[in-house]
Amino acid sequence: MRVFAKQGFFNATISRIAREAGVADGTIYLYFRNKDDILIQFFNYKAKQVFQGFKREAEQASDAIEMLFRLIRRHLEEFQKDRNMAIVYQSEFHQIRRIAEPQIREMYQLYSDLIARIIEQGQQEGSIRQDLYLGLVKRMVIGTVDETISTWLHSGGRYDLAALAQPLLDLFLRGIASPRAWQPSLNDEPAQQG
Amino acid sequence: MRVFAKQGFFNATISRIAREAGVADGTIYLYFRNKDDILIQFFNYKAKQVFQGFKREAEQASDAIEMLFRLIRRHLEEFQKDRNMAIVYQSEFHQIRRIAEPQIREMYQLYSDLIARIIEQGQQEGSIRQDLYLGLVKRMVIGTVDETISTWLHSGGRYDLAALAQPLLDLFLRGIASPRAWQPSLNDEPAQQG
Amino acid sequence: MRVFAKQGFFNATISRIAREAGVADGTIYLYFRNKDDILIQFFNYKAKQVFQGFKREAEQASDAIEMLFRLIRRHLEEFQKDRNMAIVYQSEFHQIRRIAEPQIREMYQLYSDLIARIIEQGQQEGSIRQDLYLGLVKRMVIGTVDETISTWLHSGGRYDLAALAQPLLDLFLRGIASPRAWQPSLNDEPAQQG
Amino acid sequence: MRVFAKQGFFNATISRIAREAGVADGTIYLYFRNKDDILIQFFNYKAKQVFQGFKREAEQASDAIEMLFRLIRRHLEEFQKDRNMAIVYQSEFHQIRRIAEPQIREMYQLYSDLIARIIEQGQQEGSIRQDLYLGLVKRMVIGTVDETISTWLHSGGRYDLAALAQPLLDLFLRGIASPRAWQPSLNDEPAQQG
DNA sequence: GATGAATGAGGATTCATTCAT
DNA sequence: AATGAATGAATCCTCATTCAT
Repeated sequence: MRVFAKQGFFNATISRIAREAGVADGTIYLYFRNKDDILIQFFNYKAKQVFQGFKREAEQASDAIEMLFRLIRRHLEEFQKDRNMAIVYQSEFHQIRRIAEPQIREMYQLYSDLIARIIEQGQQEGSIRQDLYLGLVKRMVIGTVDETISTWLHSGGRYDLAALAQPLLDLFLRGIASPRAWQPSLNDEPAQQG
Repeated sequence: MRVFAKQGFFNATISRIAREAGVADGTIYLYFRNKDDILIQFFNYKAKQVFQGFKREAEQASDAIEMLFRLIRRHLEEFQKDRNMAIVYQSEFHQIRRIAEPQIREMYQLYSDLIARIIEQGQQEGSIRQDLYLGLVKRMVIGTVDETISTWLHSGGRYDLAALAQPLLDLFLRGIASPRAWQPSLNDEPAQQG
Repeated sequence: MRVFAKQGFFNATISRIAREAGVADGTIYLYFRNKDDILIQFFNYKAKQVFQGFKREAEQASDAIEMLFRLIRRHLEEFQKDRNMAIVYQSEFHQIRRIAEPQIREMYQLYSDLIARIIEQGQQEGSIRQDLYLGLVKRMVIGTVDETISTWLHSGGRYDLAALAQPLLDLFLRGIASPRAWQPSLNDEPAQQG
Repeated sequence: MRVFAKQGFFNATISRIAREAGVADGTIYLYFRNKDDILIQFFNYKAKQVFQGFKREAEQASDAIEMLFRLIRRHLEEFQKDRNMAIVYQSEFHQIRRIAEPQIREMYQLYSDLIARIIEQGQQEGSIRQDLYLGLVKRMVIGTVDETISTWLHSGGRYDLAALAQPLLDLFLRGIASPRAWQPSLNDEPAQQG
């Protein structure tokens, strides 16, 4: 992962990976079928584990809002903890889809379902509003967290990423509009556009 | 772009690109310094143009909320219009950063500044709340729109992407919390962040 | 073929073949799909041509015995003319079967059918005896000629191979037994063995 | 030999051979110097033994014709009995020459000398005609038997190979020509060769 | 004696790039 | 300006062989 993070999947050579691992080139092939398989196994073990950790973390919360908070915080924490994983995950994600499609799909589903369940629970608890397009909420949470991690990585990872969980949650919950001015009038306004 | 979209940057060969363009391999090198330069020029011309279009679109609006709406809608529209660009942009973005870093950075800056100006104007107009971490708002908008495009691409692009602009805007403005239950009690929690 | 003849198919490297051909390694792949394909194309063009020459040669004869003679002589002549082909053909034949099975099978069939037709014609003409197991006759002709070529190759190819056509024909026609002593009595003799 | 027979010498791996033998890869090197040595030892022991068996078999006969018959029959029997040996011997023979040249040469000599002695004895006994090119007779016997085994192997070995000894012997002795028609007129043609 | 993990040299193949036409 | 045949560096991967256990 260190090599993939530094060079990117395609620019990384088996020789380089082997050297970094302190073994001979051929040794790599005792543990991985081929170059692709290094990514596939990474996603099958390490990354899947991380994503299952998200689920366990969320389930410790007592209400939906706290679940969402814990999910976001844990996500940021884990990626902050392992920068190489973060880089590979962020930078190679779409490339990886071509290679490790089933693994990626499974992880994405896991995450996506988790958000869906949290939102639905929040709606039952009355803390989350009913008139939501669930798919868009998922995309907002996933996209925003991803972008937050990306920005952090490109900044060189110098600030505390996990500390952004709280303000992100606030943003998701309250949105950006002024409570007085916009909340009520918005109901009819969008009808004019499009 | 068609070839990059279909095969990915690294798997695309100059031969394939030349064949798709109906010219000889060598001809490519009369217009591009090398393979990387194809991407660089793409971002320098086509993509930059698209992003400048976002700016012009936003500036036609009379208030910040409408500006944000127009930005999002135009973004979705443009990517819906040119799927190849969308795929290259979404799938190769992080890979491309290694190759066309300055071009990407410039475009990103353009977009980022546009959002910043919209938010600040909204705050002056009183439509956007004051207690926002501007950087996070940017990440939310960019990340969510990106993720929305990605999801659309992976679905095969069968539904109307631009139609999501309105519900996305609503989500950004109002957030996901129930107005009664959460708005007040959350006020003191995130007040610490700037 | 020169390289295959000298080193054998498996020990021959593309680099060596390219150097011998006076081109770069990559150039080989402009004309051959892969290493195997070099053999396959050789058999598809050059060798098939040679074998079809056998057929034309045989057809010029007026009777079966002369046909057989011409076939054998032409076979020896062609292999004598192109030692590299001879070596590759003799040494790599069985290896080649694994690679170019259809091509080999076709050529073998061609040759085999030719002998069959000659023998049958000879039987009609009365010059070849009727009580023959046709399959064995084919194997005798093919095997003996092959072995004759092999021996010639291993001797360094110093004597005139084609000159052996006449004595070989004699051997095939008359056998090795003394005419007086054995011809008649053999009919019942073999019954005792086995 | 089982592995060599199935995969060919060059495609066979030490790992595969070791697995088939039920030992570890390294163990192979306690008994064989290297991969080539497996072939060399095979020819030095097993194959040499088989060929010496031919000699003993032939020596049990009372006259030259029977000796020849026994040689051929034993040859076919042994190769029928051990298909793996047959395949390795037939398919890898020419490849093997590069590796186990001295061993092959020795065996070939053994066989060749045996035929020579049989023929010479037959000539003294009066059963074999005098005007023969001994070298060609050897090539005929060896080549034909080889080709017969090859054909049998490629047919899948479904018929009784050893049963072909008798018709082969008949073919060698009497040739293919009709006794009346050809025997006399041919007499003067090949008379020039020794 | 047996093991099998580790080695690393070697080779097939790809493909960005060049350049004579 | 356009071509496309030729190039050869670069890289993945295999597998015979070694050697510490």
